[in-house]
Amino acid sequence: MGRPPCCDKNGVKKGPWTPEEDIILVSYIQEHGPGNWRAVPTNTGLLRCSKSCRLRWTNYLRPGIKRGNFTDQEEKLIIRLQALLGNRWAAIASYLPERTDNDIKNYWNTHLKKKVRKPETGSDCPKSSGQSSHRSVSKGQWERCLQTDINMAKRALCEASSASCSFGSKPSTYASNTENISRLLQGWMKGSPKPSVAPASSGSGVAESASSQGSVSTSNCIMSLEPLESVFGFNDSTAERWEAGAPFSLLESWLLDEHDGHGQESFLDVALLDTCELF
DNA sequence: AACTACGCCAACCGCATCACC
DNA sequence: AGGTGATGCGGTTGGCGTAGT
Repeated sequence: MGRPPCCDKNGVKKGPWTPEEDIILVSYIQEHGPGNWRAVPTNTGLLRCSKSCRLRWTNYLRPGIKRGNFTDQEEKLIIRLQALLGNRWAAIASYLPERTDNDIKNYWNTHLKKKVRKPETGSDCPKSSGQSSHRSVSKGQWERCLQTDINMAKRALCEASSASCSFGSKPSTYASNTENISRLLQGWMKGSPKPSVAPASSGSGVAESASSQGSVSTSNCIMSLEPLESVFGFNDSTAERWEAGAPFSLLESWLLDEHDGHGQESFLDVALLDTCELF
């Protein structure tokens, strides 16, 4: 018995979001906060299903998202987390508050999967090391570890992103985000009237476009300029807090460790077992 | 210059899980 | 406790851009 679709397919727009739609969505969320996605299309008049709105917000419009240009450290972190957690992209993304699960998933599938497979000369491969470590732990134990790990990640995320994600208490975050989008759109409108995909596929998208100047008003809000750092709720100080206050010291130190994958297998085993013992 | 193949990424789909009644 | 709706998550796809021929 199939569940009814989240929206009737008739009259629901699909495909790339237009800047206008982005403005409407951001304005609405700025006013009401995220959540109750079901109500978003009806209240905004957007011809999108609730799911599409949520996805657009979480993967693109949400404040604090960094796009493109994964750093070496992020890369290593993803590789190790993937070895540890498997394809649990949401869990992995919770260790990288500036990245979305979709982004990480795409990056893994297009870049890292090959990269990891390439030096498949033996135990150095993080993937295989992860699998071997899985074998060394009983299934139940592994499941517990995983659950524990996800919980830790969630806590870390809360710690890390409290500045950028506490929507109710920090409306300025919304404003910043809207400014960001508006600048993007302004640039987009001033420039060549490209198809709607342009801002979304322009590499760093929102972040890059944030450098354009000026202010713009939307249907229900006026935006002004701010330095880039304040545009995103997530900045260096947040990162510092994350590093300083994260509650998963051993696992974290392993994940963020700079050494280049040597001795990963043993370390992973230790990390896994210790994590289990800790909680 | 035209065509083809491939890579990348935003967005969609469907199942799983959560939350509320 | 069970049913139902809302949301989360991971896999997959479609379309655009670009490199190669």
